[in-house]
Amino acid sequence: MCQDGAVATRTQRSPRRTEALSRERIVEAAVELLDTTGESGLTFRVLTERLATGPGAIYHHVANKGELLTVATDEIVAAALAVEPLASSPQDRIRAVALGLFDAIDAHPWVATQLSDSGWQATTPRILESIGRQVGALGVPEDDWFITTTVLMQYILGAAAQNAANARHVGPDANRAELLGAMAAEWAELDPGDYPFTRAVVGQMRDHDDREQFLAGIDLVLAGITALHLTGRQAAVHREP
Amino acid sequence: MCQDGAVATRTQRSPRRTEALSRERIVEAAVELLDTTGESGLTFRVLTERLATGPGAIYHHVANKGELLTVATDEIVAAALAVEPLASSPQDRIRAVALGLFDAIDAHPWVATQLSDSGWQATTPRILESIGRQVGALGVPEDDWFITTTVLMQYILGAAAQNAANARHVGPDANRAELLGAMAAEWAELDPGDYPFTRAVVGQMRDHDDREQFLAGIDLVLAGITALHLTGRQAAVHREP
DNA sequence: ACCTGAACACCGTTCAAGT
DNA sequence: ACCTGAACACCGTTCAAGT
Repeated sequence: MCQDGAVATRTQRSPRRTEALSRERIVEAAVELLDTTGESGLTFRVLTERLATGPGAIYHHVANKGELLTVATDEIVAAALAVEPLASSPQDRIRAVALGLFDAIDAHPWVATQLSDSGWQATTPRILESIGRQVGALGVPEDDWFITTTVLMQYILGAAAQNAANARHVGPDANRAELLGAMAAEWAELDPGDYPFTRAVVGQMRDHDDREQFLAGIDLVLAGITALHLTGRQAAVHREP
Repeated sequence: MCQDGAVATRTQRSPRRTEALSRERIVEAAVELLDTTGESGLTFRVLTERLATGPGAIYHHVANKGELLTVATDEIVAAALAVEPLASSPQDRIRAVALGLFDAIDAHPWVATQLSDSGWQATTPRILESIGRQVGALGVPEDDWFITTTVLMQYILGAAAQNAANARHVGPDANRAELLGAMAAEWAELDPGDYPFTRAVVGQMRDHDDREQFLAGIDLVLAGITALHLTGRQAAVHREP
């Protein structure tokens, strides 16, 4: 979908050897299956065959399919966040962390569904921590840490999920331009009376670049943080009484 | 739902029998099932029983389970967006639309998963259109319409999805304070060396109000829009070279 | 302790047959 | 055209039995 998803892949693949079954090997096989065949491709039957065992053996190391998915997701996210951003400004470090997550989810679209379904559980603290530190470094007052970081995280996951869904709908092989073209064609056929705005932005949607768009969104949120939490007063946006 | 209106014309012993099977009745039953028993509760077996037919009859009106979910989701979203916001400022109308979606997704948590998985397809244009009109009214230049509206939509769906996931994890009956308390307790047990930020915001997370938090996020994005797209210059946020 | 593999309950979907 | 319901292929999970 996006560019080269150069996310650290495991190199060593042990051939036929009857390496002892372990939690790690199971999760590794699950991730590989998810990446290559999608969410519906992860099956205890296939997993069993891949690992040359029976289902009972897998259940001896993992509680159930849900835990397997949770652990697999956590592993991907942890790897994506493990890269310490070197940029000098907190803003740029936030951009780096955000992009790292975006690319990881783009490379492993099934992670998006899993993260969306987990709420505040599981891997959420990892993400919160990584972004939150930069929010602190930004100079946001401590009382605003939680809202600020949460908004960033929710935008990142929302945008990444949407992007991943697009990628999932066409499969890893398909052409990006074709996909956008097909969608643009659909939008162009919407009733002009009901969808004037959508039709007006068809061109922008057809031509947009996912990563660029995502970064523009991050910049927008950062600008909002600056306006609302880094100046002395509650500027810019005001509500009706 | 309950057809209590027509009485004397026909003596019906069996509860709801008779009424002709239709796409509408099927979708209606599916929504009810999803709302009361969750995503895993929607089954062709149960649906079949509820509607007093065989599976074949349902497949005569609906292509498959996926279509059923898509249509059900579209119905909920359409209903949520049907309420025309009366607020006088575009900002307040955006808040109204956003809150309408948030509440709808909160009431029907399964909608979140469905929307996250749909990408730019299906009901996306509805949401884009509704928010986009207000973005236009805001005075955002046409070239920025797509990014601006997209960011708003992605934040809304991301936040609503996270909220829905939390709700889903405890069930409709459970106590909200208990849930947050339990999560706060979990966070408080994280390694202080690895999670200093997360531990620092435990209190804020325990005490936060979901809707208030969501609206604060909308305000933050609106402030970003104001800063980046409603002033003459590219202010506030600047990148490193 | 770790693994095997048949078996169980359940799922979405199909289809020949009825009206 | 619309519906019936048995049947099919497949799923996650269990468990008595083996080593």
